Amino acid sequence: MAGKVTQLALVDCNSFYCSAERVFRPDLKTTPIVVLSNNDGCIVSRTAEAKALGIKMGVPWFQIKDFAEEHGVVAFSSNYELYSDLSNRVMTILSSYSPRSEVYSIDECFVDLTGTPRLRDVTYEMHERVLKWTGIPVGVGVGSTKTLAKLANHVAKTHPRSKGVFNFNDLSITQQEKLLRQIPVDEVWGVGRKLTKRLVSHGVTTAYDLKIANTAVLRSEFGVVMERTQRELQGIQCIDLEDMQAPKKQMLRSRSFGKPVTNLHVLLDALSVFTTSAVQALREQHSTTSLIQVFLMTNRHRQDQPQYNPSMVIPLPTATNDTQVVYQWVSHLAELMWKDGYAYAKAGVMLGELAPESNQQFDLLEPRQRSNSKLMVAIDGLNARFGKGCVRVSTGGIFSEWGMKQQRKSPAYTTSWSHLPVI
DNA sequence: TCTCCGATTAGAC
DNA sequence: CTAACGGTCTAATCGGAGA
Repeated sequence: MAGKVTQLALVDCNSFYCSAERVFRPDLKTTPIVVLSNNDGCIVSRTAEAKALGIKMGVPWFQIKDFAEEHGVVAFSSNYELYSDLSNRVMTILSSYSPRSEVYSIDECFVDLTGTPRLRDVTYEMHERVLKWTGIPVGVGVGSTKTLAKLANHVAKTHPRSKGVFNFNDLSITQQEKLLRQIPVDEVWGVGRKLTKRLVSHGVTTAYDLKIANTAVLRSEFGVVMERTQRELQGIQCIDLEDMQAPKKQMLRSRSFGKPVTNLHVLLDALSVFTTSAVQALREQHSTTSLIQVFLMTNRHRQDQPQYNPSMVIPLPTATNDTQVVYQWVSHLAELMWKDGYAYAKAGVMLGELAPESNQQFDLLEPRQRSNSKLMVAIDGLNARFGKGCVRVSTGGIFSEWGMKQQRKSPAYTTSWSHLPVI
């Protein structure tokens, strides 16, 4: 057993949101597709065909709409119910391959395949099975660390000969070096735009350069994160597989409005929806909050209009996960910050200082808050059974003015999808 | 001088 | 017709305030 090579797979869905839309639209099999962010703002997913047209990630849709439509690109508003349903199916399949796996994001999963017999066959089988059972194409990259698995996944997706599967551990030392020399440093996990610029100015342009850079210099110039990345490239595990999902340390709900908000009641309506969602998520992970922040923002892209971006934080004497208690503070802060004469483009509620429910501390000087936990449990139950939003707090979203712009959303396939038998 | 804290930065997806 | 540029989350780092 000792010295056995770690075989860590990273499975990543190809153009996940686009692929999810395609599952229910086989007629678009070869059509360029893009999926847009909230409010139909930016490109957040694109198929290979859309990439081939030169459509870049993150570009505002309005800037390329005409070009895209001329080239037959089909655009969808994002449909998160659909994507999370499909994601769950993919993750269920993948986690059946190992007792140790980590759902890293909606479209990515690390799977520890160390010691798996006939590993090569198994990785190809994963690739085929996910496609066959869900309709979602994936890439499988294997390496001895998370960073190398990520890099291998990149190779699996970009190198046509890999057929969607690539194991970095199958290479000889010489082959590994040759490969890493071909990979630009910005493809390395944890190296973003800013760091790429600085690394290049130090002569580090490829993954290989980073791997063999002077560790002490790297550490002092770029910090501990970069040092970890380097170690990972060298095959030394620094980033562990996180089997258990850790509870979130903060909950944020914010949204840009479909059109500017100029009325306090409409703002409060939006904030009540954000609060409800954030506090429900809080209860789902059995946490409480004792720090509430509310912020409002005008449209920073409109320099011709007056700008106002207030934010207020309030520490609570007693931790809570009661929607009504939180909303009382949220609305209070919002009313304090509200000023007429501004066109608000976005707002948000952030809950901080999250702590486990069980550890609840009571402030001896404050009157003990009446616990509404039974009411909250009942509300969560009703909303789960009869649909989200069936029981609301405050106005809870009855105003439609602030809602998202979503002109291109695909139908609710998931409604019927959820009635299908589980594979 | 050290420590703590909030704000800022950078990254992932 | 015009205007139109995402949302959540974590961790490290920086700089000032207070001990």
